Amino acid sequence: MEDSLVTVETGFIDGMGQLADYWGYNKVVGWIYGLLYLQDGSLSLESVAAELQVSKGNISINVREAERLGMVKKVWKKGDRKDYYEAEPNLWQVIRRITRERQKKEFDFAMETIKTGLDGLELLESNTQQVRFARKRLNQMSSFLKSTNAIISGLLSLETLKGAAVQACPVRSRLPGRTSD
Amino acid sequence: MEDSLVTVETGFIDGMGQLADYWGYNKVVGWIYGLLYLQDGSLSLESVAAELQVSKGNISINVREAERLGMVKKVWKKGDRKDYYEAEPNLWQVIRRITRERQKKEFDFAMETIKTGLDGLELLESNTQQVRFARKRLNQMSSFLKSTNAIISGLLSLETLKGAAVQACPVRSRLPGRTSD
DNA sequence: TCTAATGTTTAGTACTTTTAAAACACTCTA
DNA sequence: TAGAGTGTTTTAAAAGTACTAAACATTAGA
Repeated sequence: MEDSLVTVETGFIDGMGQLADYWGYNKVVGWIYGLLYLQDGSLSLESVAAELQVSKGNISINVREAERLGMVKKVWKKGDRKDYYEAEPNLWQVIRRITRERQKKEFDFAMETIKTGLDGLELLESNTQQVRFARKRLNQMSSFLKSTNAIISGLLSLETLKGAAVQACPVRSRLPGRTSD
Repeated sequence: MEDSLVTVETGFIDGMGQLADYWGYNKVVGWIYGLLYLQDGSLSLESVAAELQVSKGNISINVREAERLGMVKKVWKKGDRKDYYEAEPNLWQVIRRITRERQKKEFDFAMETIKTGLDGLELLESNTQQVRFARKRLNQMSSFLKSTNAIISGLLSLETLKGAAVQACPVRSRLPGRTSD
């Protein structure tokens, strides 16, 4: 029976790994989160390494990444030299932080690329159909990015995630109150 | 001067490649989209390969992926055996399709993982604190996923992207009418 | 049916990423 | 200050991915 709980946990942890991988992070980041998410309390770096059967060097690197992403927190235990970690249980917090980071990076990068392009086009003395077309396209992409950025920033600025708030927007009276967690 | 337009285009195309890479797709998919997005008309597979200086085998594979993602469309020219491609100019359409695919895949996968876990826990005859805790956590994640899924589905079901609709939601009177494109 | 034009698939190479193991560094206690 | 217990960094190898060139397949016209 104890064995079966481990089986279930392993399946879940592996799933988290696949999701992390899908989001472009190391699968071990997902494993760590999955393991800690199911833990009622914290685990030391060594225990995490042992549980996941991964070298402690690997855990050292990936737990730091998980921390940076706001997925896990370091916990101090007085009189103990080990580092303990526990999962951030609020999933909206986790997703929000990760998405925000990506959002910012991508938006800034894309805008920079477009701005550089438009500036370059401005400097051309020629004004061929080609040049005018390129300018038009860059401007279209620029305003699209500004719109989506505003939308996503709006979503991410919500402190709490209320179930299906966006969908309910045109029918505000029907807003379902809250979501557990 | 013609030379400078090429420089600008190259910068933009490369930027699209980096974004594609960031989203977990092959950078060449981004290059292809970038090249075609700046093109007033269509290009043949061979021209694309020549412009991007990439083997046609590579373009063959990645243009198919770009097509699958709704980023480019094949254009038929009668009396011409070549395949021509052009970019989907509506960026909202592109993002929507890509996001939808990811959303669906990830959501279904995560829900499946959780359901399998909960079913496994159900079968355990033991009911330790550990088991109850795992059950609680899986349920929390499940309802979180359902909420976010509803929100994202709602967003993606919009036919047109109106600038900053979400942010403006609490102040509907200030909704900026439309976005170009 | 032969040839030329085009797109697709394959096989091997090159490149990139991930990993474990080991060396290293730090800190606390005796 | 020696030694044990921890976490971090480095390094070399393994695993995975992407790319080109070439072989292959398909089609259309001569």
